[in-house]
Amino acid sequence: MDEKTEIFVAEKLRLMKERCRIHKLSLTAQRRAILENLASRKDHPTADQIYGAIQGRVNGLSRTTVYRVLETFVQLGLASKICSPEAKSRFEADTKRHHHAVCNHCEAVVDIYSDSLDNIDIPVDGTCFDIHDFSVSFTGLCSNCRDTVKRVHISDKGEA
Amino acid sequence: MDEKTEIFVAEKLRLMKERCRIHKLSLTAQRRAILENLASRKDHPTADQIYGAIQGRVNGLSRTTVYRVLETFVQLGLASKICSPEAKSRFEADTKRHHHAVCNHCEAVVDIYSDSLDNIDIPVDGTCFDIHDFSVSFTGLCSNCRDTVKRVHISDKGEA
DNA sequence: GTTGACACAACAACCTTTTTGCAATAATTT
DNA sequence: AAATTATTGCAAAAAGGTTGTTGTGTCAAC
Repeated sequence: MDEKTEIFVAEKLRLMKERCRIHKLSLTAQRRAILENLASRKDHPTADQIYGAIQGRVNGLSRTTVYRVLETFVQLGLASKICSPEAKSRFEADTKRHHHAVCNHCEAVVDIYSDSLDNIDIPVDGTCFDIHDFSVSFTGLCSNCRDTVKRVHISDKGEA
Repeated sequence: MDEKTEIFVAEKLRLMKERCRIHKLSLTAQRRAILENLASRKDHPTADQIYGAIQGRVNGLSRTTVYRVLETFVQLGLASKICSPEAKSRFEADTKRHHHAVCNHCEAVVDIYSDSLDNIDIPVDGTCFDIHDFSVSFTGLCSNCRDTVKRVHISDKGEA
């Protein structure tokens, strides 16, 4: 783990303690371990992946707890669920506005940071949505898959 | 069903026949029924919701078939899976570029059409992604939920 | 039309992901 | 340190999605 990540994790843990105090939530070893794991990785893990990574290290940690704690973190604003077309939830500790590229073939997710994307115009149309945030999802092929995969169909953008 | 929708469904069916012919796929009653249902609704249904809607009308239609046919439609460019933070796949028949607003509370999804969003700058950064398409996901509260739900946390954008 | 090759759907069974109720346990408050 | 309260772990099951086999439907050549 590089220094930058260590600082990020430490700051996250500090924030967690603060949020837990405010909301009268206990500071448990499980919450600490789950947040620490999520914050220190650069991928966008599912609940199960986090469970797999730390189940040995925390005394008898259960899958149920991981699911529950991650949901709590999202409520507390300590983590986000990312938008993807997959049939499972992926999480990340970076709650600052940013964007993603998702590989259509291997489902890899890469973070994209861009000032111009952060400042797109939020439409004020007739949907009456109270918009809190947004994120741009790019889809395509990652560098690993782009060469090996032959595209199945030609893009239809512009048609009916 | 209004006239606009009827035209859209008819055009989709025509396109399906064309694509099926090209790819040597059979024109089955099930595929027709599933496409017809998907194209005629304005929500963003899951495979199970489509199954529930048409299982009585098509002779002994199975859930499995709905899952498989929807996947085929995505391959053929006749439908899209939408990006959402939910742990299930949602589909839509509109494959033209557009965007979505997702309610954090009830998970409702609303389409957003906007020229300026369609033409944002695609970042050409170091991720080496071969980008095919993109979509902006707005998150917040829909008009139904905005009044009834008290927000649990204050947005953290701009913090660590 | 009939026929035949091939693709497709139904069914059941199974896997994966996520949720729930409840007793036991750990964290905070006093 | 005891009381109070929140939280976890376990088992069970609900959602959501996938796979193999066998019989049926589709489509194109005659």
